[in-house]
Amino acid sequence: MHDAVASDPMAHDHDACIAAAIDRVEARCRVAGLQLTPVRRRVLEILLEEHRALGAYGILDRLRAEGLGSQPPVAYRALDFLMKHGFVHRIETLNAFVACTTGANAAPEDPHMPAFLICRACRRVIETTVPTARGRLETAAEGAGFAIEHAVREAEGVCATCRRAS
Amino acid sequence: MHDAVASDPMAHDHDACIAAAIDRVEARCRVAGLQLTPVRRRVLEILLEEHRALGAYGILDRLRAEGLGSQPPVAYRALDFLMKHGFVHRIETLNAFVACTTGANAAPEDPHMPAFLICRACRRVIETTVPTARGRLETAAEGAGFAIEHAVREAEGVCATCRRAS
DNA sequence: GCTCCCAATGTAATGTTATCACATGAGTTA
DNA sequence: TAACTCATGTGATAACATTACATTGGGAGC
Ligand SMILES: [Zn+2]
Ligand SMILES: [Zn+2]
Ligand SMILES: [Zn+2]
Ligand SMILES: [Zn+2]
Repeated sequence: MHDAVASDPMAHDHDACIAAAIDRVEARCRVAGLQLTPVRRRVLEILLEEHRALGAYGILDRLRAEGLGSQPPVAYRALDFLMKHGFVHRIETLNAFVACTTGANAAPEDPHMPAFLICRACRRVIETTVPTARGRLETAAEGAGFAIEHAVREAEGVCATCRRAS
Repeated sequence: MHDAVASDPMAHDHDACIAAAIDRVEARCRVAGLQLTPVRRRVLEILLEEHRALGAYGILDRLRAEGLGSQPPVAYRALDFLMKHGFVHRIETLNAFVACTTGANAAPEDPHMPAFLICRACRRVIETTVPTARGRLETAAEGAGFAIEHAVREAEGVCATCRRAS
């Protein structure tokens, strides 16, 4: 059961949140003809269960315990698939991975621009979506004649829950 | 000699650019009572010479060739020192390091907020400074009650020079 | 039926990046 | 001198990621 105080980000119905995310991904895969194989699906579930960043070897440990694979490529291949299609994001500052928590993977024609808030106290990762419109980074790039293809926005700090706790 | 076309970012007087950067750092160290030891100074010079991101082991190779150290901690300790004081930045998406190219390390009381434009063609890293004022990431964090302590902004793409070349 | 192809997986080995643990040496202070 | 701090030397190990090659299993076309 999920009995957390109202201010806790984990206070939501996490089982439903996981099920909904899986449903969205399954729908996307059906439409796009993608194969959500057992390993890929299980890796996604593991990340959804966490709501935090998990390293490839942490995921691999779980897969091993379940008899779903034992060598690094098993985890990395599944993660590559999930990232390629926007179901999972890589957190560069942690060398780790999180499940996409915005509903945006249901709307591939309007790709979202994720930004991540990483709590150094509870290691939870909050995904926020910033408008695709031009921000300061884009402005700076434009001024330099630089064509951005991919941008990384990650902030480390303390989340609301942990701030209240201290 | 530095004989590059006018549009090339390397067209500046690179020797002077390096000397000026070293001078700034030396001045900062004198004022703050920091020890710019031979290894630390050499690591900074190596990065300044490059004007691009270099991995810790790439730096270590150079140090080894010069008899300045052979084990990873030698490079990492020097980099830790240089980063701690803002003379060098870490590029998270490359697991690599660049010398700070803004004059901001001369003004520690007004810490700058660096953002990096990484060219995937020439691997050159352009450091730009974004205003410390609130941007979209800060706005999103504020809305979530999240206190940002450190933000990473890195964009991969193609620089002006490489775009013209293609 | 069949073969051919392709995507996914299994697995060993290796490569790359980063840290730990502990010993040594130089300079400073009590 | 003894105690302390800061920087360095060095071997070992941890953590993260990729390469290479063999194998499997399900269509597509015949
Ligand atoms: Zn949830
Ligand atoms: Zn937290
Ligand atoms: Zn220069
Ligand atoms: Zn370029």
